[in-house]
Amino acid sequence: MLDSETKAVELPEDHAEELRLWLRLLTCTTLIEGEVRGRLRQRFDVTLPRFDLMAQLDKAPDGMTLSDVSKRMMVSNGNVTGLVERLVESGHLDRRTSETDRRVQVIRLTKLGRAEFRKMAAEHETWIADLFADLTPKDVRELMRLLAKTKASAQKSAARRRP
Amino acid sequence: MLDSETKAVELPEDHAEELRLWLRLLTCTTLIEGEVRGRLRQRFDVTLPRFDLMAQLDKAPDGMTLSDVSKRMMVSNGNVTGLVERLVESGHLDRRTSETDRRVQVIRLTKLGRAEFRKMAAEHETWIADLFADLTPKDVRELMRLLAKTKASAQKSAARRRP
DNA sequence: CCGAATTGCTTTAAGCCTAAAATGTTTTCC
DNA sequence: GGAAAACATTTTAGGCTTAAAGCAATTCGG
Repeated sequence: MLDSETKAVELPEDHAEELRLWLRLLTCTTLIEGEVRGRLRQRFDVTLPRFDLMAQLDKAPDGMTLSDVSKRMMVSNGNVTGLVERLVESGHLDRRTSETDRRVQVIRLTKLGRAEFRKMAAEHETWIADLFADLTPKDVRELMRLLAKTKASAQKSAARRRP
Repeated sequence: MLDSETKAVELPEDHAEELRLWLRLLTCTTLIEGEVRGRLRQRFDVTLPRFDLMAQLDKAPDGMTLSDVSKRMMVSNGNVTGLVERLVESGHLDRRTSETDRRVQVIRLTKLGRAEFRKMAAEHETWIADLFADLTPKDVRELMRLLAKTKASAQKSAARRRP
């Protein structure tokens, strides 16, 4: 007889459903992301990462540090450095060194940056609404719930591997 | 009085829920994708795009054209060109010009490519299972259903804009 | 205090990605 | 047959992205 531990190792389980779910999740995201990227470029000549960064800053009137941004956007530190550089260059962002900690850079939207972001965001919201138009309010609620559960599960799994 | 059409234009609707749903969808995907990317790199020293390309080819024993790959992976043509170049270089892919149409390049996994992919895929499947471990079979079914609906909705919206 | 970690950011090297233009090939349709 | 359209791929220019190494500033523990 096999105990449950041995069994788990020796009998390869079937995870085809989870795999299909992952591929479908990825497809949905890629599809919507591509659509949003294209519309941002066509309508406003702006890239998605820049829009995302401005969206983070719009929610933080007092500014954010680069680390904050990096964590929120779930991208690497070095990535943020370059992104910020270009947005400062174009006059959308203001960047200054913290007075209490000279390692820290605090960035904010400039007046121009905020104004342009608000215009883009208003239109962006209608695109998203249109992309999800066929979902009922109930579908939306249910998806929210299941994705929250998915996120928690994935975070737990990630933490298990890298504690 | 306003008719329904005028109303739709003049009264800005609230799409905050859809927006939150989109952000959550994106967060989930980014989280899982990053985890998979990291594990592929650590365990097999391979990038996610290369793994994805090999996965497509593994399902097509007779090979695929670059256009097929590009459509399936939902990435640009030029992107595939470079990706394939590097995988041919490393001996994982075989590429030949179609004999019936000299515009077309047909690519296949080599024996090495297939063997390495199969090893990676087996492990990859367990990672996905672990990342989704807290979802019940019912959750998985329900998510599949709702994401299928989401995909259809997004495709319809994309087609509306770009017929 | 003061050396050792830690933290915040930048740099580097390599690769990924896109849109648009360019190249060569095949098909279409007069 | 031959011009025009369509097609498959590559090239180009620019930007995004990461992991890892490096640099400066701060904090921590003895």
